[in-house]
Amino acid sequence: MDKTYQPKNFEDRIYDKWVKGGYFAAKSDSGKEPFCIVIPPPNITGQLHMGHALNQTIQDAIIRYKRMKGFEALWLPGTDHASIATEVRIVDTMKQEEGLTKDDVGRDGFLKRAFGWNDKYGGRIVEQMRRLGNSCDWDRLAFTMDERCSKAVLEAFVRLYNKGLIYKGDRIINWCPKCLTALSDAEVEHEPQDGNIWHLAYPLEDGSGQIVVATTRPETMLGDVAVAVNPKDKRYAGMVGKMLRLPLTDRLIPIIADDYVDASFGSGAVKITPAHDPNDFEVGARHGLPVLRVMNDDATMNAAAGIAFDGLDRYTARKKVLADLDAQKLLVKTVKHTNNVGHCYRCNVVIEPIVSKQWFVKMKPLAEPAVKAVKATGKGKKAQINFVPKRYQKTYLNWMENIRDWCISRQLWWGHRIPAYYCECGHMQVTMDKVTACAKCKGNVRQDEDVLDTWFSSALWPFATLGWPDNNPDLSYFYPGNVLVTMYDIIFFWVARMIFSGLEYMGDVPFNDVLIHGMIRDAKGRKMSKSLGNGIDPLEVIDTYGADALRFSLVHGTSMGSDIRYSLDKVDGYRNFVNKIWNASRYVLSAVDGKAFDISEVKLSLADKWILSRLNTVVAKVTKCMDKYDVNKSAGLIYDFVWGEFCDWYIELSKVDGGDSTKATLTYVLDMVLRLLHPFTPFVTEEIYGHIAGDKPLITQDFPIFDKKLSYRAAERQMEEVMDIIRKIRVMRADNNVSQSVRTSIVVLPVNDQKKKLLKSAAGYIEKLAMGNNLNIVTAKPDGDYAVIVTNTCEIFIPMSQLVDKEAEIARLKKELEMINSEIVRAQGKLNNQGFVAKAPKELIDSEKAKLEKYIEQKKKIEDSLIVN
RNA sequence: GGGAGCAUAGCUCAGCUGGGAGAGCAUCUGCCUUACAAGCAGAGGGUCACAGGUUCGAUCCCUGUUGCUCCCACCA
Repeated sequence: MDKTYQPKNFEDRIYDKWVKGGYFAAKSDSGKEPFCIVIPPPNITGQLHMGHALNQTIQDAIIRYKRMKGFEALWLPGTDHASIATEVRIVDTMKQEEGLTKDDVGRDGFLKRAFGWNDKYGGRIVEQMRRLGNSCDWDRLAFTMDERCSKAVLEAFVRLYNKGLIYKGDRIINWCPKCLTALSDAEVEHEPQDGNIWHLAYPLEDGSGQIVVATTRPETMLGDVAVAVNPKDKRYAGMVGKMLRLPLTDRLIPIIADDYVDASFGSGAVKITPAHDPNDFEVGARHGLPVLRVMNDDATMNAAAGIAFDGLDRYTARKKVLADLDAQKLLVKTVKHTNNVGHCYRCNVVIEPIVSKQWFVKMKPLAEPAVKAVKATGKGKKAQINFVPKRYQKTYLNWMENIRDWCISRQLWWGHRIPAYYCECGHMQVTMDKVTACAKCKGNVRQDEDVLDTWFSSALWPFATLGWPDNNPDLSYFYPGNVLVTMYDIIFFWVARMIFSGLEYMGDVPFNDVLIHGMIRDAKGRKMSKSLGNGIDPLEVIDTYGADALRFSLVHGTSMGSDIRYSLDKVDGYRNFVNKIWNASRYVLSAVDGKAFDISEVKLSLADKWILSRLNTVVAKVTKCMDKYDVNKSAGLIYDFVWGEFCDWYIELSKVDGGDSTKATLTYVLDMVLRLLHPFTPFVTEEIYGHIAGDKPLITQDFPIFDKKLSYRAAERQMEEVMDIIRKIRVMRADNNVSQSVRTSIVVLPVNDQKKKLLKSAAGYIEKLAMGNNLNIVTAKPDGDYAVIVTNTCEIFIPMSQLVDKEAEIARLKKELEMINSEIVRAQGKLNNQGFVAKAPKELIDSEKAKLEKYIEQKKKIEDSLIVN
């Protein structure tokens, strides 16, 4: 092994070895129990960011663990065409590089470029996923626009249509005037924005007065078709039914009564613009009012707005409307107001609610089973799908229970084109197969121009990628998947839609657990973004620190579902940890020197038993955590064991023993440590394992299992005592300013024969780790000037002559005494408390009593030594 | 308006079913101890946001307050 840890020297080589070995490939006929994760497919818009690294590290840790646990583990990779996001990027690129627009190149020309884009960027993303160490089954690499997924999309659409769950109709939808497409409700982001409420006066036709309406969007008044008041509002009781003269137009509009109006808000009168406001649309529908669109698709006003406004941008029109009304003294007042304005989640332009003919999925019937699936059927029973952390279940339910129909048509080209064919005769066909002639009149047909919401295809991902709708062994073997790992921001977009889609098409949930992680933020807690320039590129982290350090930094010290503040100095520590693994392995290899040792064939020492027992405990804990997908805690347990117990203690102790039992134990523990670590730091562990096991790949080895035979509880306790002695001597030396290089003699007086035996067997450990030049076990207190340390095992005496600072020693003893005194006070307080003695568990009371006794004993001994001094 | 989360050492965060406050980083003091200075051995540092309540006992459970996030929602 190289003297220093250099991840660049082996990461690529190791990854190739895995791929060539076919270790990532999952087969449906192995006879093993399946374990399946489908990846949240990254968009092909760009490149991997830290969020992907986190998401995929978690999945890889789980899938590698399950693979080592003997499951037929499938991690199915893929990418998403990301309809609108990618189309925006392609349009920009086309303009910059070729100076062309969509219209210039036409639909076919555009799609050609889009698939080219996918070849380039989709491929790059896959390359980046390999560098993270992802153990995906690359033979199954899927893409939402590939043949298989496209077929599934058509099938799904046609089935829903035939069931009456997909319909086409004129509804208010969210329109992005820049992307020029409809959006679903979920694709609109609301941001508070400073604005005004303008109070406008509309004169009554009969000249008997006026009505004042309040609005945040005055330009839409040009499309008003009524003014509504609450039927119970006495102020307007006599006016309902009368006509108003709509200013700036030549139209007359009625005053209507509707419960929707809140009499206590604003003026109590609401202008009704069905074509440009979702609520007004419903009010209009209830009252049979016309829908008057006054805006074009690009959010300029149209001819219906009147000659004076035709062609004006919506904000220019707003200014002009206000100015014109003000000129006519119809602008009553302006009040400052903050309102929530919807923005396009892709281009951030303000959304325009517009009436438009679109395709919708009827959600109520689909939502119902999807709600049931995440609710437990009874007390103590698990739901079909469980969210981890649990709180995200609420987020999901809240949305699903209040769901509205889903607008799925998009006025884009990059995506799955809607399989609806129209004939001039008015007939429409919806079918999987390409239609060339009308089924009714044999006339020419044209296909719907729109494509589907990108999430419509994502919703089918868990089964489309396994071959649905075709019957095949993969689908029945791997579906449903076990766990879905994703961030909380796409619970609505994706998780929810996969769940109802799985239930609808497969008759079963797509996965049993949903593991939700948080967002990676910068050191100050801000979102990482291009505009802020505060992003960290995971590939640069890998270049600098190695993939293993990156991976460990994402799961250690973090908690599932919570955001993570990330900075490079954190990675530093994890690179050091990986380096620690590297060097510990080098030590073991050199100690063992190529020979084979077996722990079952040697007589284990105290230290051997201790570390084996500790390892065993960690194995049990990690297994329990990993089975719950608690990768964070697992990583913590392994980290603490490897560094804090194996490296800091056992390796040092092994230098004392050094015999065959030590070599056997070192060999065994290292082997197990590498297996424990492998799901988290796959590269370095595989590389080291190669030096131990030759061609045998670590990735396919068994994960360690709890072994009752290796639980040495007595040895654990005894070693703890020894470690306590060592620690206390170290502290004493430090407090006395004894140079680390100075060795002293150590005299110990055991409290009984048993402890004497223990001290005898542990003498070497204490000498070495507490910098003693010899350990002298005595049967009586030695005469002379000594520094004294009191433990539960023994009294320890270090000759003052070998120390530096007598005053420091007295200060140390006094401090020690102070601590013991406070402990005595604490314990006595508890035991004198009648309530405690009466109600606390017996074991607790007993242990408090025992502790108190020991403290009193120790106190006496320390006081004695203080007197001597 | 509804819902969720967070508040613990200077910083980032752990603290499982209530029973003596932890880690990493940073700081300070010693050490090149034959795997590792990307290291080793120590030290200092906390009214566990605030106020009540339940309990023999609260960082943990309940209520309220304050501050900071986030999500959802059609009050013009």
